[in-house]
Amino acid sequence: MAKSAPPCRATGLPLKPKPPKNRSAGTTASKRGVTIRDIARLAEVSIKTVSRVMNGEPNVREDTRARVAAVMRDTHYRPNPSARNLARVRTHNIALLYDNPSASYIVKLQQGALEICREEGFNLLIRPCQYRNPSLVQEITALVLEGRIGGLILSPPLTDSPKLRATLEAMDLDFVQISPLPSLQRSPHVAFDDHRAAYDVTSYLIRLGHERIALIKGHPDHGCTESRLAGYVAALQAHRVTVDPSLIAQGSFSFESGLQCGRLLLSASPRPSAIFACNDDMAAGVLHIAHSLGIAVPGELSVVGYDDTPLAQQVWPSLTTVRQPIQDMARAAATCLIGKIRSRSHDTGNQAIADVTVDYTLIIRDSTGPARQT
Amino acid sequence: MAKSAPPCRATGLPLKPKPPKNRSAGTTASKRGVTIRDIARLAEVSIKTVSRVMNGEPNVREDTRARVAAVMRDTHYRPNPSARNLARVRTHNIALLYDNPSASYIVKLQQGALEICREEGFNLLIRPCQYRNPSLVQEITALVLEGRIGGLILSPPLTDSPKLRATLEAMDLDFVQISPLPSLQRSPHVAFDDHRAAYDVTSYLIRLGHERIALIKGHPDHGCTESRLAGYVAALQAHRVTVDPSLIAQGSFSFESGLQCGRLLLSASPRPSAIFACNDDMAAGVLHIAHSLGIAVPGELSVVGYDDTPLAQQVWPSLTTVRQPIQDMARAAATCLIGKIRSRSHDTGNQAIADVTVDYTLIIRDSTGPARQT
DNA sequence: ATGAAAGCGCTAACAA
DNA sequence: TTGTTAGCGCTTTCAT
Repeated sequence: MAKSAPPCRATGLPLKPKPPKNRSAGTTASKRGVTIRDIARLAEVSIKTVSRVMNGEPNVREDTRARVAAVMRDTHYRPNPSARNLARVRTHNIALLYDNPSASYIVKLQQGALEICREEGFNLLIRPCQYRNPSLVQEITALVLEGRIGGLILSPPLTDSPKLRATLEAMDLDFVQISPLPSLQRSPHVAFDDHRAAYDVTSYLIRLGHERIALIKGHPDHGCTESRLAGYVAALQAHRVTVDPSLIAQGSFSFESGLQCGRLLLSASPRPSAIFACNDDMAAGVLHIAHSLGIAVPGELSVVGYDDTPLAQQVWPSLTTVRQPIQDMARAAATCLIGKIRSRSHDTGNQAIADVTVDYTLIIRDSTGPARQT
Repeated sequence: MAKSAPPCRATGLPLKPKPPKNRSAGTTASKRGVTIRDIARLAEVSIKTVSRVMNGEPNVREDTRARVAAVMRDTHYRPNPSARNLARVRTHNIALLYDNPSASYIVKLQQGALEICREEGFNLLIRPCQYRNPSLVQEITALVLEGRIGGLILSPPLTDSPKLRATLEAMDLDFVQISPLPSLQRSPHVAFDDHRAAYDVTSYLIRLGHERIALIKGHPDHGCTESRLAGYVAALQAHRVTVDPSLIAQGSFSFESGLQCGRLLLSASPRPSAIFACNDDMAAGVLHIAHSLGIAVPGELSVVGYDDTPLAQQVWPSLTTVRQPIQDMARAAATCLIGKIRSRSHDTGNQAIADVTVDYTLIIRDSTGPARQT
């Protein structure tokens, strides 16, 4: 409870040359926690040396380092993040930006990033956004200027906004993108080869004997929509199957849009024997419609989704789908971003900061089967 | 670029009495953003007055306040959160703790809390936990001691750990709980009346003519599991329907457990004509099994879920279910918590800090229908 | 109603 | 290799 003596002020001169700073009295701190000064005192070094040990900086004798580390461990010392952020040029906060309707996608993204942040001592700010929001760029700018953010992880479709990317680059802010296999860009990215995945899905359906294979495209804001379409078309052409535009529907990644596109496609005559929906929600919509129309899956209609969300297993029949290792991608993105930030602070400026491309898996379940012979 | 002259040290006395602080040179700050000092200079007041305005403290003349506010607006001033947290006794960080398998639940929780935090200028830390983890309490303690957290939002089932609650109370830390209608507890909570909801669901099924109504319970760690069971039993008794223990299965909120319990219940003879699963995932499992057994829903079997996740609409047929306003609950919890924290700092200590109980909605969809006459 | 000065706990730029 | 000293931008305490 005892507070320090009232500070003196007066004519402008300090009255008492040194009002003895009486914090961290005696034992280890009581309420507010252990501070760097406590560690310094206990380890009999200066606070700067403690700081060096904390940050893994060079120029500390091994035994000194060990001693300090031991004290830190014993006292359960935890550096105060606010103090570090305040003192540092670049904070150790990174933000994860997303605009995605899929809760499971978001949560996986968060988990991956969170794991790395925890390991590396960074804070993660989550930030739902709206791609279409005209003030998006401004909001992000504000966020950064607020001094809270040392780097950004961009997830689709935000990665597809050239304006946003340009702004971030202009601000000299580190960021990494989680994106479809990219055209050449300056910031690092974790990429996923949507083209190849869509190609493989389509080829798989062709191998099952399907020829009338419909596609429900994703939301036009998303770059992956183009890639998947291209993969689909490429596969058809490679196998000399005619590309029929009436078999291509424009979805928006929502269950509702799957319902609508499904209804549309299944009312055609002859109707498609397989439908490849660009995510699981839309595929579930197709399944829903097929049930209500009494169309047997996979007997009369094969359905494929994309993402391998929990939903894919939960609908009936379970969906054949493409699994993206979203959590790994987020992990890679976070690692990469933190590496970039660190390398700015000369830290241990070694981190390999390279682009990453991850692999997918085609998960085959009950919703696909051989084409019925005509 | 110009940095201040090298600091002097020496015999212990400052050589230069006052090396002129040359920050915020001339115009508004360039890179690191506008600081409180810029505002003070521009508004021709002291930084303390600016601080008063920022924090809505009293004792500022209206015109002064207006002038300062105007400058803040014009300069797009954003106070640095790290600096505030460092200087403050209690930080403006709050953490949202959860251990929940449902992504959509998590995301709704986050959104609600995030909205309020943004409005109120708080930061939200998200924190996935594991209820069963023996070091849970220790982890949370560390989080708090790290000096990062001014308060906590606890969501189920973490609310059901007396040890955790006790620890938090002992630490004198503000927290609010999102929980089933609670036994009397000391910390405030946002409650949901699971008992009544389960009662109403069961009554609804009875009204449809069902008599053999099975229940798939939730995870035993969750307090709501008990409440829902009690509501179910109460409704049966109120309507003079026999409570048959063989119709009560122990699930765990997972789709898998729904599958298993569903298989079990549907293999009984005579089998139940309705199954009330304590969440949508398990209900989806029941649907899945029913399909594969060729049991028509709702013709031969009615199914009810709980939570109204997106899944409830996406399966076929769509699930009758109970909607909890999770996002509102999170909003209420955050508001309440922030009120508590504020009231400590004498701020504008008025906030009504009351418990809240929210209402649910029974959403009737295609998965339920009248009992088939025997 | 307003302001001056002392920190909050840490990093950064030097000096030794 | 280690230590000293200024701040980072804000809140707080006390004086006016």
